[in-house]
Amino acid sequence: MKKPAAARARPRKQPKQERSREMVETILAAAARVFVREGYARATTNRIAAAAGISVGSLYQYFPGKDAIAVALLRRHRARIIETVAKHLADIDEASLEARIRELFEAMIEAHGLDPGLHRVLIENVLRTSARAEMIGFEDRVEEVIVEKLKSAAEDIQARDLELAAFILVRTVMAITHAAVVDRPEYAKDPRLVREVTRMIVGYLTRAQ
Amino acid sequence: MKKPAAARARPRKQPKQERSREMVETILAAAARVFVREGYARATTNRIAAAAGISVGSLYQYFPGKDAIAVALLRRHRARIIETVAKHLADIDEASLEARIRELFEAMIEAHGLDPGLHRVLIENVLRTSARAEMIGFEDRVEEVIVEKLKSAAEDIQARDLELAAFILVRTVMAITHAAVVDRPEYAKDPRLVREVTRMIVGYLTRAQ
Amino acid sequence: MKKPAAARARPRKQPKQERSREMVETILAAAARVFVREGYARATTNRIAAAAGISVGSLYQYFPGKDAIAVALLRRHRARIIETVAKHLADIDEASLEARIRELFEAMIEAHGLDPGLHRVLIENVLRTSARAEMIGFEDRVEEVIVEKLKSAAEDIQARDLELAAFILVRTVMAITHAAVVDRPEYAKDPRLVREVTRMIVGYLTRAQ
Amino acid sequence: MKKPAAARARPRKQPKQERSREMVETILAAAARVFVREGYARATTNRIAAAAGISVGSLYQYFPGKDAIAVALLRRHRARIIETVAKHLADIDEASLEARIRELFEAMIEAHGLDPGLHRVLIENVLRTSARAEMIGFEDRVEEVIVEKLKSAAEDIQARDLELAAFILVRTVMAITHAAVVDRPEYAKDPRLVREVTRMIVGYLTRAQ
DNA sequence: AATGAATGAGTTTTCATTCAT
DNA sequence: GATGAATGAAAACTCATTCAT
Repeated sequence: MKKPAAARARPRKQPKQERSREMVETILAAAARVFVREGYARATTNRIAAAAGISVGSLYQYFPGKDAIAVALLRRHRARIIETVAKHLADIDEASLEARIRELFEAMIEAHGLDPGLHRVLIENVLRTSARAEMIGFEDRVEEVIVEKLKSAAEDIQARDLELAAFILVRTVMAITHAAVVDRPEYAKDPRLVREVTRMIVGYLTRAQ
Repeated sequence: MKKPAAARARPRKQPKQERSREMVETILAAAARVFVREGYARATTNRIAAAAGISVGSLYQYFPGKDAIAVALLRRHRARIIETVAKHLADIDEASLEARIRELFEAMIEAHGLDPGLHRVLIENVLRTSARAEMIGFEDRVEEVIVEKLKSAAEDIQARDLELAAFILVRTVMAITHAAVVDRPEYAKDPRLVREVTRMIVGYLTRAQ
Repeated sequence: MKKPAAARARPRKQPKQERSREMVETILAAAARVFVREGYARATTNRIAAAAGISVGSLYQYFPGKDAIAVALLRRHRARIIETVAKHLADIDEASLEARIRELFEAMIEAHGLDPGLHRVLIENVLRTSARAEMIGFEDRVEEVIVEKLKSAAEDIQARDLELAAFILVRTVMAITHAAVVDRPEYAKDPRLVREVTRMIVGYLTRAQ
Repeated sequence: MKKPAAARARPRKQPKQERSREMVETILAAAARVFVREGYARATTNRIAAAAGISVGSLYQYFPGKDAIAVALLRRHRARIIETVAKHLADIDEASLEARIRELFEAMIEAHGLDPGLHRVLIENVLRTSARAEMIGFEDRVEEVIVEKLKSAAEDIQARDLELAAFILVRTVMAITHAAVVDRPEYAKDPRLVREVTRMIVGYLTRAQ
């Protein structure tokens, strides 16, 4: 019996007890594995439950459906990225622009490296969900953070349009991070990638047009 | 009732008649719309047929299944991109590096602009398909083409590792193209985006580290 | 996958084609059998489909769920009763009060005799449905019809409160009809039952208090 | 997981302790509410337990299953009616026929008034139970009691067939009681209803055909 | 004895695919 | 060829019942 799609995106109960929290963790971990291994469409609730070593019933005790699990996973993944970015940028206000960019890029690689591929599987499928509003605009928010940082270093920066610069910067870093982690693991660990991308971006920001 | 997955990825018939070709076009166009609007999982064959204004039966006359439609769409999308890239690069061997990069970038935006978001929806789902082998490595091949071009312009280029440079270049261009088309339509038409990205890449390629 | 309860009570498609109408009939007939034989709770959609000799899928082509079938069945049953009552009362305006009551009672027995037991199984379960509003008040409407008829024969009638008299009359006739058909088939065919009940009611209506 | 149906109809323990008895009462009261409000199918053990303010586990301490609760409820309801009828008829052997009928009717309304609608919800569902044999024929037994009473007042009664008269009498009283309590609460308290029905029945019984 | 999380068989429901017309 | 009703395997979801705490 399906519920109206709108009702299906939030966890059924807030895990207050320790056991509940563990259960939620177990389910999310299993779901992440199944989503990545099988793809979204083939990831059935029964398969997820089996992978988690629990019964379907238990799964439904905590999540009203497959979409809700995907949403939770995506939310978590993004929170982790935002957190990582913020942490790395926080204490580098004195650092050189180059150091900042490098830090940022490394932070992104680290954050994505935690579950390569997962984000990609989720994003398109979750976007059809009622959680859409919450999920889109993630990059936008990262951009806003970056714009702030750029402003505080404005004297070094020659790019006239900071918003546009932030857009290019964020998307470039994210894309290359993602591509490296997913398609070229050898690059993800290669210091040359970080060096080159940093060089490209710093060059772009500091040189007049 | 479902066929073995292996049997499902090739068009049932080569549309030789004109009417057939039109039908195939109609179906693919409708499928593209539905895949983007509803997501892969929610895109049922019945919905696609309805969107195409035909019956399910007719749809199966031309495609052996849902996956085959997705594969055809992805194949087409990629062919269009490769073609565009090749066309734009072919006759500009005399042009300046900057002109080449700008051309390439503009070509990418044009190619993607035709069905923003489609590629992304398809890629993860088609990857579970027997067409997998054909589909993966698309960016790799684009990169190879680019590496060739870079080599023929090697005297202008300071980047020591052309493979790495090509990786960065291709992914950056693709990502920003995509992001602009999907998330920031106003940028997709803004000449400043092209100018800035071109500047960034040219700067990166021509300046010593 | 369940739909919101509110959406589940109407037929999915109006049977326009002949084949569709037959399908609906087949399903309703099978459902009636299963509801009576197994009880509402044990009457699963799969069992109903099997009894109808069709697949579950086909059942869902015509009805969005079990409740909708029950509603359709109840609606039909009631329509048949109303129709029967109306028909029998229409052309007897000249008849004696006694003849009218007898006619009415016989009509009720005939109408109920068509699916003894079905009404009883359905009524309580359908009443929890969104069709509730439509379903309750059925007896009320019958009462209104009866009140009209009583008024047109008012000179013979001593009962002062016609509404109350109609209430008593309708419920008595319905209950005895039902009880006879369901619990005492031998009475349902026994002319003495009709005679006695008619005598009771006519006596009640014509004698002063 | 489900137990064989046969094992599910008797209370697990005879509540000897006071607290147990209270618990049973609480559960039955809650179940009655839930059965009436939600219908048998939607009345889950969890909902009943919640309505009773206890845990499912505790519920199963006292009843082996949902059916057993329904059976207990029905048994109780019927016992109450039989008891009421017997009590009211016992000490009125000297009373007039009219007084007896009025008493009976009033007793019925009182007995039903305690849980309007409950009997109806239960009857069809309990009938699928192993308690079936016990439950059917309830009205029959009430009729037998009535027949006895009618016989002891036979001199006043003109109806030739006492069995038929008892059938009509019992069903009429039950139906009108039920209808009044469930559909027309204002009538349930209206002395005119009692007066009129009594008049109808007494008239029927005492007047020759 | 009470609790309520966990279980999983049993139902409901969907949707890719076929096939009679 | 086109059509769309029918199919039924597979997925989603529920809920009576158990059992560790």
